[in-house]
Amino acid sequence: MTAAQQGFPERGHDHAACLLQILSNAEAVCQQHKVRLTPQRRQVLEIVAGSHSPLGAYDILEQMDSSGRRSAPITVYRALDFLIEQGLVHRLTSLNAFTACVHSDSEHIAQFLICRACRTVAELKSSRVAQTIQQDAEHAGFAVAQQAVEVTGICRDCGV
Amino acid sequence: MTAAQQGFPERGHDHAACLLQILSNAEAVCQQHKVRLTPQRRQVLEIVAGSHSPLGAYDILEQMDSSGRRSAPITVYRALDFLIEQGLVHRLTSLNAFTACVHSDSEHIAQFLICRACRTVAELKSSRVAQTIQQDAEHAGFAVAQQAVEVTGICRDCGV
DNA sequence: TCAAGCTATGTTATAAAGTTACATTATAGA
DNA sequence: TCTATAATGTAACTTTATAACATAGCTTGA
Repeated sequence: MTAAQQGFPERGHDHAACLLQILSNAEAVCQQHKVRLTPQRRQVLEIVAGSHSPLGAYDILEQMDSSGRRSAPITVYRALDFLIEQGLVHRLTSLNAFTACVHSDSEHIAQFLICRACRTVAELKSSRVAQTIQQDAEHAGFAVAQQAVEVTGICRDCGV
Repeated sequence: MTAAQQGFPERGHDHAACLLQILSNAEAVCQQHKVRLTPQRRQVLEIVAGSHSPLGAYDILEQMDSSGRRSAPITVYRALDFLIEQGLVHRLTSLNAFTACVHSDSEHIAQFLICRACRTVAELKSSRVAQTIQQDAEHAGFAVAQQAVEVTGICRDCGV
């Protein structure tokens, strides 16, 4: 839990408030998209948003357990698929893990800085990077549908 | 097999020659690094290099089978780990798959264009992208160890 | 309002991807 | 040629993800 509290983007930030913002944003997004943020989906989002370190699907499953009876993996994957589709959760392919999107505006850019030491993840959100990729791919005759940038290294808090 | 023959970087290129170049380069790299390109490792590289679409570890395993008795998955993973370490093979995390590095000089940049239609993969190799990521990450106080850029879309040959 | 169709969830089984632990064999250098 | 290290073999197992089909719950229009 400690790692969850000290996301390296803003050290020692108010995580409870952060979580609330994510949830209220999710409500808004779902209303706007005319889709349903069911209790189950909401619960999965809460769990994912409760940590700035990415969680595996089975980690989420475990946390759902505590409040009742065992769900099947597919339950979590279905909720995650939904949340990802709405831009509320990102998938970190290099870790087989999931993290809540901390940006209220759902730009579908996925750029991550993953700290090897504390396993915390931050979004880079560099439009320069996105544009450069877009341009260079286009130049190679490639029509970009989705970008995934995952950068591994050491974050400010863990570095010397 | 068809997809393997028409890598979108250079349509209709001579794949046999391409494969030979990859292998001779591998020999050179291993000699230089003073490591051993054993028959098994070489076989895995050949299989991976035989396709411009990325192969899963179990696909590789299957192709090894044909020439003898069944190997265990670990065998393939060990060979892949070695090849990746030498910069001869890349891992595509978003696909859980592997592809041979087509660049003789082993710059450790991993940028991929993955075509949704033909499943062919090309390396983007944009130093602009790499530099921009490096700069923006640094600016966020992050020390980059490894970049992974995976771009999904439609390649020139598959596009309209 | 109620039934038909769609959306969401439940249930069970299984597939796909990757690793652990330990034994054995090969190779390079002293 | 002996020995330390590197590479491979073997078996079991863990983790991650999906398939297929059944049930329940909304919602919308006659």
